[in-house]
Amino acid sequence: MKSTYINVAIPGTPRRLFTYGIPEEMYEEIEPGHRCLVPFGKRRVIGYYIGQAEHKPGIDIKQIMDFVERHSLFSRELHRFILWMADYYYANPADVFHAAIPPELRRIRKSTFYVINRSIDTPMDVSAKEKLASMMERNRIITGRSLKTLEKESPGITEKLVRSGILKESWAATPTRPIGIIRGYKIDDSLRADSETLKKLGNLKSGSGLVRRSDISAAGISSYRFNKLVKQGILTPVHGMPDIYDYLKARPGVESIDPNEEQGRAIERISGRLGSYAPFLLYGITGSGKTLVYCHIARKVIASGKSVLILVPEIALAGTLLSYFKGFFKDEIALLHSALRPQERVFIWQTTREGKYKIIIGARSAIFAPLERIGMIIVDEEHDESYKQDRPAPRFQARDAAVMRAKMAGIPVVMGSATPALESYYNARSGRYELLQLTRRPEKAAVPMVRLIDLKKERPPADNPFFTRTLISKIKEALSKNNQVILYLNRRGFSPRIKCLDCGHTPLCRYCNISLAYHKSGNKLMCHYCGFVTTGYDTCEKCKGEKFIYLGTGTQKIEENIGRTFTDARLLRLDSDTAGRRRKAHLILADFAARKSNLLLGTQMVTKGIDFPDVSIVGVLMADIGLDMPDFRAAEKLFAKLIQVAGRSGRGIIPGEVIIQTYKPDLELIDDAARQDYDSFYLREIESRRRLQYPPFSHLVNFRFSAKKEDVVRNGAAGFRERLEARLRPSGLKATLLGPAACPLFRQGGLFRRQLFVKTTQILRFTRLLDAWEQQEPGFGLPSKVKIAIDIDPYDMM
DNA sequence: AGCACGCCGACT
DNA sequence: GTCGGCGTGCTC
Repeated sequence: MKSTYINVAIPGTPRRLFTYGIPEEMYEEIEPGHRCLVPFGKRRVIGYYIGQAEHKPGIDIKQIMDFVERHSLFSRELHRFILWMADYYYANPADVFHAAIPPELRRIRKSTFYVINRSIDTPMDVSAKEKLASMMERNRIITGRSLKTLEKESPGITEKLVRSGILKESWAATPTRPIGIIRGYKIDDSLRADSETLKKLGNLKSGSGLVRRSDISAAGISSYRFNKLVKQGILTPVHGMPDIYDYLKARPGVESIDPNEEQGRAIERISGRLGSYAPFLLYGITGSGKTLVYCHIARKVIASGKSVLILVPEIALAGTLLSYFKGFFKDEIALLHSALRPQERVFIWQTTREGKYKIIIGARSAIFAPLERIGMIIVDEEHDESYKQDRPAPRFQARDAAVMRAKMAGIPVVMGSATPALESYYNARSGRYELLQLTRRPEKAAVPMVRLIDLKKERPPADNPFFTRTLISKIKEALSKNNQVILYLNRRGFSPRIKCLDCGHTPLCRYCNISLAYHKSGNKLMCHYCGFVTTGYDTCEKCKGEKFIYLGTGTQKIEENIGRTFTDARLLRLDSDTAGRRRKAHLILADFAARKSNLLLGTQMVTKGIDFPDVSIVGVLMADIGLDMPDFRAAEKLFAKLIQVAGRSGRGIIPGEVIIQTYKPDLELIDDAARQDYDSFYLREIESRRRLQYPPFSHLVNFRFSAKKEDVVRNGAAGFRERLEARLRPSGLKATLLGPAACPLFRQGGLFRRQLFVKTTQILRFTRLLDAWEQQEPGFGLPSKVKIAIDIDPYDMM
């Protein structure tokens, strides 16, 4: 048999290709991204076909075992996009392929064995033979698991049976037909069940005629009876879309809302570009009705016979958007949600490939949705940080990737935000994206009034450190009028640092303009970007104050204080603790919307786009917290949060008021936020980015090193920098290196961490240089104890 | 990511 | 003396 060679990428390994032999007749059938079962060390794993290979002398090349599926799982369009992503983000292509399919399909399904021949003439242990015979009598398929139990008494039996042609092993992971999700059971009452069971069933019948499995057992019908009823056809399973979001009601009458002039213009501009690549930035103030624009253009795309992919930061917080889309498109929507069960994921993924849905809505990994005919991509709240995936690999920015996917597919991409990412607004102003603006809130809803409270002048009482008297009285007033209140505390990512007690100033790095981290040992302040260290900081550089607060965490207390201060408050807390990693966030928000509570206290989750018409007060407890982050995006992130949270008030007919407590009322950023003036903020911030050559004027690359021992990472990272510089010099590539320095979270999971930032305008040339280097010197010549993670266009600076 | 190989502490 | 802890290295 003639054989040729192919390159295969393997998930979870270093970014390398492995060469395998493949029989000619299989090679003729191979497709881009085809999944192969290959021997890898002592295991067999799934690998992705990358291309033909040369014979590599000196390595014992193994043969591929089989295709996992008869065809590649990826369309040409998706395949090309995945390879682009692996290239741009310096990822292992197999990790990207893996990210693009449901987790269920990432594992080789436990081998099953088809019974080919029932006559066992293989010599073996008598009791094993009996057991096997009874298995084979009942089933045509024997699981690997039951064979394993046989192996215990009769080692090597599996191999013998396969070799003698009695069993055939199968690894197929993809079912050839969609797995239906059983939504419930239909009861047929033309019956042959005994009367008591029928009575129980009869009691279950509801208006819709669908009964859930759990209700059936709750009614006291045993699973034996249940199975019998199904067999008899009295209970018929009804398959369909998983319905975990059925509780989310379609907003009535959205279809008949007439777009205003601005919305109409946006709809017209976008629909004029259907069928070709056209990036749009839909910049609309909070409450200006971006969602209505999305729905109208989506309808036009659907009318042209194509489907729409919609990315949202988090499904659980996308209530408004979902209810609009449900109002427009009913059951043509597929929701890709983290709470889906594995089977449901596979089902949706497969039916999506078959072109069943017109609208796909999902978080960042939905960027890989296998839409059969993709007609447009919408990225809602495009500024949101959760579009960046840091872990696990592949690390990518889904909004940026969406632009690339749109470009490759030749379709429009619409990015919407009230506070566009600086990069996006820069692109819009420089003409790379078309800018569409919505400047008005509809009907009576007015832009909220914003009021700043200076925490230096109006000190909160000692027993209630987060509430000034003004805020307390405003909250009390709102609650007594039966209105609702949202309180926002940006307590995210506290790193140890100091703050002047008199003026609230936190010292910044003179080189990086980023807050310095406080290290108790040696009483020093340190920049985690460039490594700059200063000691003896005993007077505030701003006001000469001599007292500092040493900030850590400890904000749980607020909840207790609220109970004491506001006696008629019914409080809900929404943060990652109470929301339990996003699963329950939508329930908490639903409770608040249903007025089960009148006071919602939370972290950035409360800033997302949900409509609460009865909210009259939004309080920001300490607006400057976010600024103390060692992150060049700190200002942008804080500004966006303030605008977004302010936008939560005054959504209905009740006029809204926003109270921002801050140590820095004079800070231009805070002032801009109070005046809801994005443009002013943008112009200043973009200048600062230009001056420091931060994105969008350059690309950043973060190299993060970790190891068990501190000196091992230190030396490893320093050596890496030297070798990188040595390679950069002759290349003529312009790049600025910052660090390596300890990460703000300098110790995590028992590992010491350091990071090196590279700023460059030539990102593709830079990653190509890395690639060439790694080919030549695997692992970049780092000692094996030092782990390295490479993050292109990073968001996580910690 | 697994899986094996290898080099140090609690058992029969 | 061996079982097994997980640290480290390799997988075409």
